[in-house]
Amino acid sequence: MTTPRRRRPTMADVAERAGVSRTLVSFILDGKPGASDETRQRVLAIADEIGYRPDSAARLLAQGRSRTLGVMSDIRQLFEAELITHIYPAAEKLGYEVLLSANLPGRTEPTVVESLLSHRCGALILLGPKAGQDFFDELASRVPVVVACRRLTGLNDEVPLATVRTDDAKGIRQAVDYLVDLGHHHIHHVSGGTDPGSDDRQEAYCRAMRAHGLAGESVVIPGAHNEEAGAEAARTMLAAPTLPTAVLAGNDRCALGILDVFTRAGVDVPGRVSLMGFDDSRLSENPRIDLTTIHQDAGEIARRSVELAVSMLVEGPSRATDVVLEPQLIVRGTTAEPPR
Amino acid sequence: MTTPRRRRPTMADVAERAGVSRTLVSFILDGKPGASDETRQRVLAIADEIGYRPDSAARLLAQGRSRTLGVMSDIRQLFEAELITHIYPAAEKLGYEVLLSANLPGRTEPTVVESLLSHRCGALILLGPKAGQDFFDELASRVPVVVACRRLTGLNDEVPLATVRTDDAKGIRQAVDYLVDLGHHHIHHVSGGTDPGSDDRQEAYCRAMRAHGLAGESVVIPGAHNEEAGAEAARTMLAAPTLPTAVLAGNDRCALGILDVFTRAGVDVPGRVSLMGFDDSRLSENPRIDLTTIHQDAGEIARRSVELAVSMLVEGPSRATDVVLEPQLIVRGTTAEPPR
DNA sequence: CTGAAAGCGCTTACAG
DNA sequence: CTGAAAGCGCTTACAG
Repeated sequence: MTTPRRRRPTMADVAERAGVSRTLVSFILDGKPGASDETRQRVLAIADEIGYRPDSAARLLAQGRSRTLGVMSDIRQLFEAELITHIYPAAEKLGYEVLLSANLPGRTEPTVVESLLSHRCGALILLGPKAGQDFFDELASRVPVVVACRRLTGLNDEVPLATVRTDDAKGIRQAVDYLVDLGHHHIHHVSGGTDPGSDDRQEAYCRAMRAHGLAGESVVIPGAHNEEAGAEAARTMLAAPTLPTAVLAGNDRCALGILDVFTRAGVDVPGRVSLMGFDDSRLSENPRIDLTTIHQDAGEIARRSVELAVSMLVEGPSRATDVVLEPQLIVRGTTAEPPR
Repeated sequence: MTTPRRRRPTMADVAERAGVSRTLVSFILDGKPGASDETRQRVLAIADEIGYRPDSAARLLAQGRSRTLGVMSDIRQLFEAELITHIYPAAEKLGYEVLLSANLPGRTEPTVVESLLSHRCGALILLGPKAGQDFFDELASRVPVVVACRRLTGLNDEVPLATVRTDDAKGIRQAVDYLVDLGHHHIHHVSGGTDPGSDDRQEAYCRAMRAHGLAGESVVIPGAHNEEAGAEAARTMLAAPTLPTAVLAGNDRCALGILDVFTRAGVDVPGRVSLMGFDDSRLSENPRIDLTTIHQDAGEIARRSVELAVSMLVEGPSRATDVVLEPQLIVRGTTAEPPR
């Protein structure tokens, strides 16, 4: 159907023009030894001249497994976009390509994964996946998998499945400790529902409250890691007889939604209610937002994920690894002592 | 090097188990006619049973040009992430796959494009590219190209190059008209530098100021479409003897940076200075930000881009098309009458 | 230092 | 309704 375009040059074209075999061209382009310097120069010049570009599809097919890392991400999450910016250079440094595919409403995780796999990605990095444990086990039996920003329980030495994440529990513990230090007792938590890290954060919240003798004050409001869910949770809180003095949101975006509704409703933050997020995404530091939050190290998460993916790809399974990174409390303007 | 993993099933495996030829399996999997219903059922069942998945790399190689759309995006731009969420369903509807690759600092547009092309994308959609005109001409001679969110001058019928964009000039004109109506004369523009749409926006700003007899008041401060550039521009303005009464930023992110610095410096927005953005990205409507801005229709831009890409891919060149969408003024809380 | 040949997994005329 | 065969562009032992 396509109008025949100027056919793109192949290795065979280069070989013919240079009067050498395709094999040799392949070697030269690959930087392998086995050609005289003179031949090398000539072949390179010709390749350049006729505009030769390697064909990844053919290369992948011929090589079997590939030097390509497949990355699944919900690109609307600022924090994941940030991770990706760090994944590219880390992969390139190790000589790997990156293929991106987005999981979005209407594009489920299995769909994304199959797409990546069908393009022969040699290993997968999944950013904040929501699938069930079984999904990862099954997947890792087919290809090495690194799960970022989520804790998994089924890690073992049989299967190339690893995780890289921030210590969510510790981060939440820091947050609660900080709020309690300020004098807060009525601290509510808006959970992230099925979103990455939510379980740990919620559990850590309950445990921390208990540790402070505030078990009776624990209130978890179901939510998700986006603005709409935060807004909804804020409405729920506003409808209740009394407001808490502090709210610990599932993540920054959720906190933004809460801030939205509270602000519109005339609830002073932090005068009346203190608010905290989680992630420390780009917007948190804008002084109009100025959100107190827990910082995650995107660069480190990205680098470790890439390194693990490559190492499993090269060395095969038996690597059960759970990389846990330190969170960091970032105090900004949405938190203060409780009123009066 | 890779530890031999359970080899993934191929078409040949399916054919063998089913006792038919690979050709027939290919036909059946493709939904083409040419197999009895009974055979079809059996083959499908076997494929499913042994977990057969098509190999895109092999398919692409065999088919020549592909049913894959390559999308280049700076995923850190919220607005582009939004575009992508609409590109997937639009492509799927037409039976096309999408491959994503990110242009980022350290990963230039030519790099991204070559990567996409080497994976045999049949057409390219470039979101807000910054490259020079020549780059697109040369590229379009190799593959159909749709440029989104940027105006190009060199469109002709010879080469499959098309653009889809919002009428930037009109949007800026709306913004200036609105500010002038409010009573503003001292309106500064923070330009987007080399970022997409910047030239048109800047020129439209100058023209609109002139149309209102305010040519003498025109001030353009160089910037870019991100928070840092906005912050820098705000500092420049603060250092000048007098502040304008209104600022028209190159886009929303730039406006956020300006808001940041102004707020920290105690400049009341909109009491002392009115501020406008461009894009209407997700954060603009947060009441802490509450940014008056110009709305772009992400869904429509995405759909039109996909349709154009596919139509050029199928029908070949000769389609010089420039789709121009309507902008929309969104009045929120960062604009008001000038002080006193 | 160099080349002939097989193969990666699929598609697609062509021929029954 | 079904199959044998060539080919997509590359890599990679193997053999000089």
